[in-house]
Formats: sequence, C-alpha cells, structure tokens
Amino acid sequence: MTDLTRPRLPRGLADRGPADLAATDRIMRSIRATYERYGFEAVETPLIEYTDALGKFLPDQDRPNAGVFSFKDDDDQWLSLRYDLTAPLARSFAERFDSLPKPYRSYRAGPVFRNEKPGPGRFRQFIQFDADTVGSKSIAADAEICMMAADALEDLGIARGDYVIRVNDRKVLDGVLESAGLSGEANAGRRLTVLRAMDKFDKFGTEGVRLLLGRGRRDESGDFTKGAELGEAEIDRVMGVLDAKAGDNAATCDRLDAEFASTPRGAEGAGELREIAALVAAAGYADRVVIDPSVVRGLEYYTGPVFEAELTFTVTGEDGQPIRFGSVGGGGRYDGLVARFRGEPVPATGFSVGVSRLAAALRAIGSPILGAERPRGPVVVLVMDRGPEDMARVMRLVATLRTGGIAAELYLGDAGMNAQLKYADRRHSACAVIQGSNERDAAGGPVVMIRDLVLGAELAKGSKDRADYLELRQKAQFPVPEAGLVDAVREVLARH
RNA sequence: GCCGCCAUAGCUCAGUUGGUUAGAGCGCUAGAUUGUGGAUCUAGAGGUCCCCCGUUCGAGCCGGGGUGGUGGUACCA
Repeated sequence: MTDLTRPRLPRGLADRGPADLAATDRIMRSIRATYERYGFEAVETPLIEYTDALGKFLPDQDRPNAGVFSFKDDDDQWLSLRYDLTAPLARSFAERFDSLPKPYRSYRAGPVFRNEKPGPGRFRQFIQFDADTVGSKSIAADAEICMMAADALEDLGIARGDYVIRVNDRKVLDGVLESAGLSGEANAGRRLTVLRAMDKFDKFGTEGVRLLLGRGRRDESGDFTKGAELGEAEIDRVMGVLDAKAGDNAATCDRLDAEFASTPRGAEGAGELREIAALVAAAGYADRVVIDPSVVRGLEYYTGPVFEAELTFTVTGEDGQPIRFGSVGGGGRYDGLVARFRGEPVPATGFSVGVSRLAAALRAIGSPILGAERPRGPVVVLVMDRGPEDMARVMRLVATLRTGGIAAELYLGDAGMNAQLKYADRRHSACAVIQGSNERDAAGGPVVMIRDLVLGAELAKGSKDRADYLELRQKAQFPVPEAGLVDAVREVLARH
C-alpha cells in the first residue's frame, strides 16, 4: 500500500472546473468578437516551438533557459513550451511570409508556460489572447491596437473610467537614458537596471525607485538589491520622466517635447506619442488611451510605442484590504522580432491580454459576463430497478430526452434513490426524472415523475404559507404520461 | 537565486513540562426512510504526526540536516 501514487498537482498549475471554463469561454468569445470587428483573423500556432525560435537562448547547455520548459527532440534539437504568443507568431509569419497578405492582421489565444516561481494569481500555465499587426510601420497601427484594447475591455463590461490604456514610447526612455550618460554598449547593463527600477515605480514609489537608481535598496526581508549607481542629477532626470504625465495627452506631449526631446531618439519617441495622441483624439478615445511616460513594460524586444491596459478600480478583499488588479494586458511595437528570421526589418505591433487575470478581476466586480452561477447539470434519469428490462426502459427515456435536444444522463452508479437525488443535486441539475414500478403500473398507463430540483429545494426550506406550499409542491413534482416527457422536462428547465 | 515563516486526517486546526490506544469540526461513504436531494441523528472509511539522523527508558513535541509549501525580494523573454 505504501507504493500508491499520491495524486498531486505540480505547483503553479491548476485544474479548472465547469464554472471557470464557462467563464473563460465567455470572455474569450467577447474578445474574439471585438478583434474580428477590427478586422483581425484567427490563426493558431502549436504550444511547442524550437527553442531557438523563441528567443536568443543557448541550446548547448543542459537547460536552454531557466524560465522556459524545455526538452530534447529525438534528433537532439531543443524544443520548448511557448512562453508567450508573440515569438511564435513571428516565427509563423516569417515561415509563411510569401503566402500572407501584408500587413498581416491576426489574433490567437491559448495557454502559455513560464517556469518561474508561482504566486497568488501567478501560474506557470495561463491563457493569453493576442492581436498583432505585422508588416506595418505606421503609428496608426499602434493607435488602433490601443483603441481595440479599450473596446475589448468595455465589451467585457468594464465601465469607462474603470480602466485606462497607458501608452509610452521606448524611444523616449532611450533618449532619457542617453541624456543621463548611459548610451553605448558599455552601459547596457546599467540601462537594464534603470529600466527595471523605473518599472517598480508602482510598487515601491518615488523613494524606492530613487534607491534603486542610486546605491540600491534593502527590502523588508533583509535582501539587498544593487542599484544603478546613478548620480543625483541623473536620478532627478530619470524620476522626471516617471512624473511627466500631465493633465491631458496634449499637455503631456508638450512637456515631453520641452523636456525630453533633447536627443534625436527622444524627439522621435515624443513625435510618435504625439501622433498616437492625435489619432486617438480624432477617434474619440482620448479619455481612455492616455500618454503616460512612466510605462516601461518588458525589456527584451520592444522598440517603439508600448502599451499597458490597467484596471483602475479597487475591490475590498476578504481581509478588508483593498485589492488592485492593475495590469491585465500589454503590448507594443517590436520591429526586430521577425527580422531574426528574415534578415530584413519587418515592423510589427501587438497587444496581449492575460485572460486568467482578467477573469479574476471580472469575478471581483461581479461581471454578468461570467454567468451568475455555475452551469446547470444534465437532467438525471433515476434508476429504480436494475433488471435488464428496467434498464432498457430508463435508457429509452434518456434517449428520448436527448433526441429532444435536452442534455440528459442515466444514473450509472449503484446507490439507492436517496443517493441518486443527492447526486443530481451535486451535478447542479435542475430536473430529475423518476420511473419506478409505481409509475410504470399507474392506473391510466405508464407515467414518468418529473421532479423540479430547484423548486424542491425551496420547498425543503419550508416557511411558506399553506396555499403557497401546496402550489409549490404541485410544481415541484408531478407525473406525466410517457409521451409528455420531453415537453414536461422542457417546461421545468425553462423555469430556471 | 537570497531572506523569513510554516509542516498533525481530503480541508481548517487542537494536542499538557517529552509518557503508553493521536483528537475535533467540516468534508467523504452509507444507514435511519424496498421510493424522494442542501436539515437532523447514527455508523464507517480515512494518519509514515513531511523525510533522515541524533538526544532520551520513552519523541508529534527537543537538536541537526534535508524536502516541500508559503510570504518578501530578484528574475519575468
């Protein structure tokens, strides 16, 4: 007995039940409808790619990269589970280049995998929903994606004002870094450190970021994070860009032009943001798509505009503490990703939604799109007698229901009637069908007993007056002739 | 990776200064009711007290090491 296999879920992974699956399905359907309205077409790529197609890793080590699930094919080539949907899209686009229309507008959704330490709301497998425009260098492509992200959230029932699409441009940040004396290959490491520090602005605030830009920061567990070793003047300059967001997009752009366009790179970025602001304003999205120079996003492949979809409302958690959901999606321009496969530059921009995180947020605001409660189970046909003829009879009832388009099942366990009703209850079924000897041998010919499980439950709670009680009891369980089975069950199902 | 905290039934936990057959609630399976489900009562199943080593007449409890979980931090394409 000691060699029993213990059932256990690897950490950071989760089984998902019918309620969760139904909710996810609704969310994905809604996002899909939004994206298709914008003219994006569906495409799917596999969960597994050659490791070198996913990024610049070193497949000659034991493990190509700690954050990626990887394994060797039988020809010794490294394969990996995809960790996002963008790199596989770049691979797919490059491979099918000749047969695709350019620009190529596509969306795709599915699980991605990250071999990292999981935490609350952070899993090693989760669902992303991406849309990308590949082959357009127009800033209008970026502006459009921001607007589409806004529409996607609103179509999901998130009210205007409860979210914001924040937009920045990496070139603006590059300009700031350059003017802080961090240009050139020699400073690549410090540039990363600075960007990481800036990305922590939400989490650590002004003081924390200043420490990370300077000597470093010690957290409450005693761990020390080495800083970027910038001087006071440089720190002020970097902090300035984090604080550059003004009252509206035009004012923010003015400030960027005035204070952060001293390098050609920075000026270019500021110009792109001004262009986005103009396009967004023209389309009537200026209140939701907001230029915010403190947005950093991932560090690896973004080359121009970057976006982040943020939920701005808070919910009170079980412990009374307010919960912020923060970012539920992001994206940006990645002009270099496809070039890895083709040698020529292929501009591209895209946006990625974290579906699981979004689902958690929608649950917190009680969004109707999730469905109020868990889905109803099938009609359960009880088995009273288990002789061959009895089984044939009840099986015929089930078949009749199914032919009538009703989800139905025969109870296949071996428990008594009590337990069968309990089973139907657990399946969250709305209706049970009973035909035992009493019904079979009814005076006017065989009948079936239709039981409304929802009304039955109310009945069990009691405390109604007598007239109501009798009426309820009538509706909660009643016999019908066999020929009336489907109609009667339909009637009961229609009540709930 | 680094730092802290934790580990007893499926879940949440109790367990005396170290003492013999390790408990509760919930949940689970059933019975009470040849045929009526969220209630009630009753019974049953379910344990390597995370693992190893040590201290001791004796360890769930003390010490050391390991493993796992968790919180913070780092990394996050």
